[in-house]
Amino acid sequence: MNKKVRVRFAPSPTGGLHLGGVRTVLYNYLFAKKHGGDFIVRIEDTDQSRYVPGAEEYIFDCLRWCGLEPDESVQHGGNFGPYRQSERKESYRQFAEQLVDKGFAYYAFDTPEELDKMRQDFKTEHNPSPQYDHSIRMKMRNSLTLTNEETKKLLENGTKHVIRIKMPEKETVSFTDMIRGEVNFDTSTVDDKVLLKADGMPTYHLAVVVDDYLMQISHAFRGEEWLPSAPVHILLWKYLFGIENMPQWAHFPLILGPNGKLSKRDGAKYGFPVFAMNWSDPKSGELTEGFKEKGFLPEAFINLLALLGWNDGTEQEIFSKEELTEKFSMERVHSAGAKFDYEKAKWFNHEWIKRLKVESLRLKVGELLAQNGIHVTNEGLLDKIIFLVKDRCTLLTDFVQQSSFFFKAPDVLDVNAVKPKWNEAKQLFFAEIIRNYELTTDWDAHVLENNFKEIAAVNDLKPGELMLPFRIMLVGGKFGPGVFDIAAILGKEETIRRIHYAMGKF
RNA sequence: GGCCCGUUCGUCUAAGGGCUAGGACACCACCCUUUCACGGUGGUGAUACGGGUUCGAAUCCCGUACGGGCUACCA
Repeated sequence: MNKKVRVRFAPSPTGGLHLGGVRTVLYNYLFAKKHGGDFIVRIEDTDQSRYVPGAEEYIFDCLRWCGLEPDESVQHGGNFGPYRQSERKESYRQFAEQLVDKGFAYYAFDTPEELDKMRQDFKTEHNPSPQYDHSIRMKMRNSLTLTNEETKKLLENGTKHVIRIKMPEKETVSFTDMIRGEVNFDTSTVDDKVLLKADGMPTYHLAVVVDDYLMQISHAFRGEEWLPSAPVHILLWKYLFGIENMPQWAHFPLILGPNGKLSKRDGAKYGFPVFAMNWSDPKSGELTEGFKEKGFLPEAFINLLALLGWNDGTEQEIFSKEELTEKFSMERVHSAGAKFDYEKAKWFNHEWIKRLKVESLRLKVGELLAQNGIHVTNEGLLDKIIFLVKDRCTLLTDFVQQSSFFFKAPDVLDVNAVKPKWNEAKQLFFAEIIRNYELTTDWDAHVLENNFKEIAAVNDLKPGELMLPFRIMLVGGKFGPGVFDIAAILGKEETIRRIHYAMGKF
């Protein structure tokens, strides 16, 4: 009988949610949903010094925006709580002590200064960063080197101490990664990781294993940066809960920036966002722009992240969340890291804007215009405009430039585009256009275009030379949909008013 | 330094021993378009290197190089 699929995403509330983080959530979510399982979000907040207020709420905001809502979490409830590790503090100590009793771990009383000294003393050219491992541990102050009485006394006196795992000296541990296949480690090269810190909090190593067990996690997926600590976790499973109960693992490749590692910091440096949504650091007050605010659709954001390290083997590139859920498979996730390409990311967004129906864009475009001081009350009009301009919008924010002029006469006209070729004949032509349009009763794009061209022909002028000035008059610059479509939407009065105003400027 | 992971056009990738290594982004050219786009057609461009195994290797094996990650009482 198969265990129910239960996967978890375990962010630490220390800052914004970056690309790699969102992709990890996504793959976890897709895997869970594909197999009819649960998607759990657990907060890894055991390092209180790095806890950033607001980060937790921010993470859930991002998940909500992406449409990746958990089945269980701090915010969503569930039967395996608490979902915040700091609130589970008490349960970890007993497991750590259980390990000490069985001889798989030990108490260590070394002070930070002593650890520093050890790292200095044992540092050599061939070993620049000595580890607290089998070759060193017998030279340190811990329950392996002290007598039982000494240890007992120190503990009774409340001496600051940690619990470290005692890595076997010569053992090969291996597991089968769902993406990479069999991976082997030699325990002699792994150090005696701290499991329980001096403040009583567990480290990630202990917490992840205990919580995955208690929360009945069936599959555990995380970034490749965790691969080196896998042997510690494997041993903990073996010692504590039985290796046969260990979840199936997969380690995702890293998402790289233009120059290697994609760092959370200085997102502005790359010229593109690295966070899902705007993140303002409460300590520094620094604001880092997010994909949402940059003008990305969640549909596109998810789509582009999914394809960064996975594909279904066909040439399809545009997938809805439903399609991804149906087609996703861990076996088709790559093992190599992927460099993030912002140009391609924008292409995904453009494709989604083109594909999405006007109704799906209406709300977002309306909000965006409102933020720019344009409050649209006529929904039918907004729909018409969105339909007309959406093909030329790569980011949602492009809608502002592409549609503002429908509601507000341009503040500045690109007169330089017109002035050099402006002359008396053109002046007279537009004067006649005004008279003609004033008498037009059927205010329709085709009618306006026909009249425009007829008058041009009568005056022996090329329509092409007149359409650019006309565009500048209505729009202000060299952009936007067809001029006559614009005039049709603007209406008679406004169109004539803008021609009139602009003629005085050329 | 040690350990682990990786390596196909500039970028994301397809091809799991067998046709001229396919697609997408970007770039270039042309068509469409009297703006900018959309769209259409075509083009430039890759199996890191060296050895094996094989009739045959991008694909399997070994080595080298290069890249990345880890090497905290951070996750």
